[in-house]
Amino acid sequence: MHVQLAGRLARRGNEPLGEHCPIDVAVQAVGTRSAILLLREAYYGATRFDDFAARSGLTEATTAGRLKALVEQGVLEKLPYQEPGQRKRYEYKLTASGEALMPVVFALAQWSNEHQAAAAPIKLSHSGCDAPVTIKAECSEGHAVEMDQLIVTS
Amino acid sequence: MHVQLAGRLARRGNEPLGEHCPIDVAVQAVGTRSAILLLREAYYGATRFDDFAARSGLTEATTAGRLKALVEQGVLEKLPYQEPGQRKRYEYKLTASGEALMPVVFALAQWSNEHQAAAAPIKLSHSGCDAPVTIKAECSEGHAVEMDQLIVTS
DNA sequence: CGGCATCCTGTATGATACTG
DNA sequence: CAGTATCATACAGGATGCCG
Repeated sequence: MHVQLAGRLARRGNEPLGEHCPIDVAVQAVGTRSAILLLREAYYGATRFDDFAARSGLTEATTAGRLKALVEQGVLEKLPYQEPGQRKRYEYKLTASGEALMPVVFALAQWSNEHQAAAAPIKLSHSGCDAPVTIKAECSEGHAVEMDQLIVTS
Repeated sequence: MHVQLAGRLARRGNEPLGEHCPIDVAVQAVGTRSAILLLREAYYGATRFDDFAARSGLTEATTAGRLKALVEQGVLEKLPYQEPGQRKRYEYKLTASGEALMPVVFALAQWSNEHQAAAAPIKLSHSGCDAPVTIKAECSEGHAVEMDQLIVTS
């Protein structure tokens, strides 16, 4: 397949892309509200069960089930740790796979910021220079890639 | 709120962010498999009902319901058009809001490409220079922003 | 503190058939 | 071509309570 988005080349044929399409795979893996909200809290610094549950606003049952699923998928790691003189606890830490979902989550935020009146916008900025941050498509030559310049090949 | 991701500053307090969090708003608006798959097909060039249904693999009923919802949300526009000598048809076109979701959809693809074995990777490239394209966080000064350099303020 | 079990509701989606 | 109608299934998620 070879498609230029919003460009001259459109997809040909009407076969469904099927279950191996990476977009579909990702949606089926982490496309639930609970997964996204728990990832949000992981980015915001949560590592313990009770923090995940309280900050996400999900019930404990939902939190428990989704955290377990995210661990099984390799998005989070469950690690026992013990502070000196304290009892044993567990922490959930982002794996490289979980960190790689960051653009997804903040691209959702960016979209609501600009296109959903119901949202209370958040601001993203760069700790190095304080400049505002956006999630965008960019090529390895450093060009910002707009939709009509993006070519998809499979 | 002021949070530096994976950095020193973590979120304080355990209040749930609530329903106005832009991430939550976006998930509730377009966080279904059918919405994402139909957006995928819109980016790939679909404009007509039957194309959306056949290429997404969704049933006609699901396609009809989700297209209607996306139109009501302002993500797609339903426009009547008539080619000379042909009968009246309808086309679904992406609005600015729908185009703004592109980074979300391709960030999902990018994640599966790299972290989900079940996915058949797709390649993104820039029509201008053929260089590979990624979805990433970048500040207005042109710096790529890694997770530990991203500050969130609300 | 960090969960799991149970029950219940709403909704997303599929399958199938039918209509203008 | 562009849907609608009906039926059935699966799962997400809330509410509540229990447990080590």
